[in-house]
Amino acid sequence: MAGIEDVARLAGVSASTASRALNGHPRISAETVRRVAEAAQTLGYVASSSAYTLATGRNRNIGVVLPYVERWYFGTVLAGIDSRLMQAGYDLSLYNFNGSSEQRASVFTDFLLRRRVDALITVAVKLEAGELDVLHRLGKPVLAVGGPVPGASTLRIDDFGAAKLATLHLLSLGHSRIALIGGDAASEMDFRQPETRHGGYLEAMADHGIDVPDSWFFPADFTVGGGYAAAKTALSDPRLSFTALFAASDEMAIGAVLAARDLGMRVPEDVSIVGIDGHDLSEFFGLTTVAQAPRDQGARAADLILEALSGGEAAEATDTVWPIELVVRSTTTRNHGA
Amino acid sequence: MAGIEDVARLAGVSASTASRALNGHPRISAETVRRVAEAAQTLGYVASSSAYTLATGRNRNIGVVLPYVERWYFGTVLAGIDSRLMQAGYDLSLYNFNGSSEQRASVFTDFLLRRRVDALITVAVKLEAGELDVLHRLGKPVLAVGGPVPGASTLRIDDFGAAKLATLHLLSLGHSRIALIGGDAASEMDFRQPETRHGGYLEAMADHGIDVPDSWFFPADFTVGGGYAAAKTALSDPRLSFTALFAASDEMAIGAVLAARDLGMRVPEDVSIVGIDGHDLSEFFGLTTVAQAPRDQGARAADLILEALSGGEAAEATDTVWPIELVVRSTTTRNHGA
DNA sequence: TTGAAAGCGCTAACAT
DNA sequence: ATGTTAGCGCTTTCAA
Repeated sequence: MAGIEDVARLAGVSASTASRALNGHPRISAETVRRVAEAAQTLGYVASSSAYTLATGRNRNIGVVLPYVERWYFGTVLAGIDSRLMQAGYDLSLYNFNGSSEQRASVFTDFLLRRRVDALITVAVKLEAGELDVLHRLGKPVLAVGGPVPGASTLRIDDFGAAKLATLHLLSLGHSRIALIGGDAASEMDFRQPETRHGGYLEAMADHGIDVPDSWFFPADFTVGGGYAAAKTALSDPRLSFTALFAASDEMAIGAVLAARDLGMRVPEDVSIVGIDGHDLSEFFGLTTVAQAPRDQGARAADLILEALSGGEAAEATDTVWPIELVVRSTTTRNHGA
Repeated sequence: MAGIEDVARLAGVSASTASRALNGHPRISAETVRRVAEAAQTLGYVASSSAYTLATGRNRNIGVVLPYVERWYFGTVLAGIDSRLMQAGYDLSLYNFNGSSEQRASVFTDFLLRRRVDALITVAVKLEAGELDVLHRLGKPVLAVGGPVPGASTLRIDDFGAAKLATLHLLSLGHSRIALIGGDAASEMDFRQPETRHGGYLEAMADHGIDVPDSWFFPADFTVGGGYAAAKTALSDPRLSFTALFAASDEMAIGAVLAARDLGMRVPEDVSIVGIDGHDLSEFFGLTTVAQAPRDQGARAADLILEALSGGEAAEATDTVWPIELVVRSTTTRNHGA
């Protein structure tokens, strides 16, 4: 593989001049720039990233930390991040917990310390104190998508408001017996969303003077399967006779729709269902949801982190709130049983 | 951040001894290894990856090239790859085309040439001649998941056989008017699967003496939405009266199920539907499918590439065929109209 | 505007 | 079994 010495020789200059020409330094003659660029072109020269990094301290590489790549939300945010990063010539290192706490630990005790990345984007992870310490010691910009993370910049939707909005939608349709399908213990550990959305639901109910017993909460793991099981439990209990279900994610809401159908219930005539996310599939299920735009959020996240990298090092931590939108489709309707 | 000199000083040895101790070289006294490990531990020392790479030529980093991270199949394969790689202490660089040909081009003309990765795993991408050249010149092990890729090791299912198996299942149930929902022009460019699966379908039909007119093929883009649209077209045409649909992926098959329902048709009484993949959601739709196990395939792919890295450099290109399984559920039944 | 030389932080070859 | 020295391939002072 051609090195910078080869390029320099072919262009008839020294290695340092070649380096300057390639990196767009100011005081290089136009003619030299042209010849060096041409030489690099013909030799197919691309600088070795490790040598570049060792010399400059810069990696041109961003780390993305998330718990489950294979899930729609995370994959979509990641796609958005990645597309912007590539455009900017940045590589992307993926740190996926795979739902494993050992892997999660190794990311912070080992992988991140290798200094392979210039900055970090975390997606919907609830960082522990020790993990935060690691990030601070690293001294690299951190952007938390689906935050907030204390001391780091964040890009997030108002999860509390989103849950409240979804619940208010059901309340405004005359429902009052509204079950919550929310995060279980395991997802509480991983993400920030479960408890915040839970809170939004409770506040909306309280605002309408509804006292919510613990028995109205059905924990699930944020998957279609989890939502299906939770909804089946919720809807089969004869003592509770819910007319509506609020699921803290679209995947759980879709599971709930399928569960209702399998129980012989009609949606929305017998039970109204609303979710949060704006999942690709929500349109096909006619799911009423509070939509966010994960792909666009990802792209924005990449822009923000690149700005932090180019701007002054000691930039303030920013908190960007991404807009959400209630999309009413056909899984919710007025409560006629009331 | 602590460097190896700091560790060496604290342990009372030279930098090279510290390096050897940390990297598990043979002739180091047990006592020295212990002291160095302890020093590294207390200082929180982790070797800088760029310095390590520059000195050794090794990255401990694997590149993964794929077209759409946010889609279930790719995300799941990626999760499988990633989990094994992390266990082995390897980083993962993601090169996602994002369905963009410019991004695809830049991966091969720029990103891969930075020598950030020791080896490459491609997932279901159909490589062009020029792209293959780049990989060969790189001289790094390449493993194609969902191959085959000429000259590279592969890990794949028998796509032709899978499609044939799915089609034969429908034929054995007495269906003969079987439409194909397969890849469109765009997906033909990106992946290998579309045309191979198309071929399997045709051969099964031919084996049963059925002449398949072009009008029985409905192109789609491998998404639920694409499958939905294609199925709607296929099932609404009064002149064709299909009793069964074979979709070349589960996501398209799920779209087909939803389309059939929206047309007021019962599945499987009015139309049988079968897919390929073993998608997480296929169980909820009762979808009959030919299952592969993307996550396990990903894990295996990581193992294979790590073996290639540790073994002799000039290892033979291997071709591993992953087993598939017909999973019969409730979207297919005997053809009663015949 | 350009070249020579030093140095980024590590590992490996060469001594001992 | 361990220390000394050179060098991986770049960028960046320092000089000119």
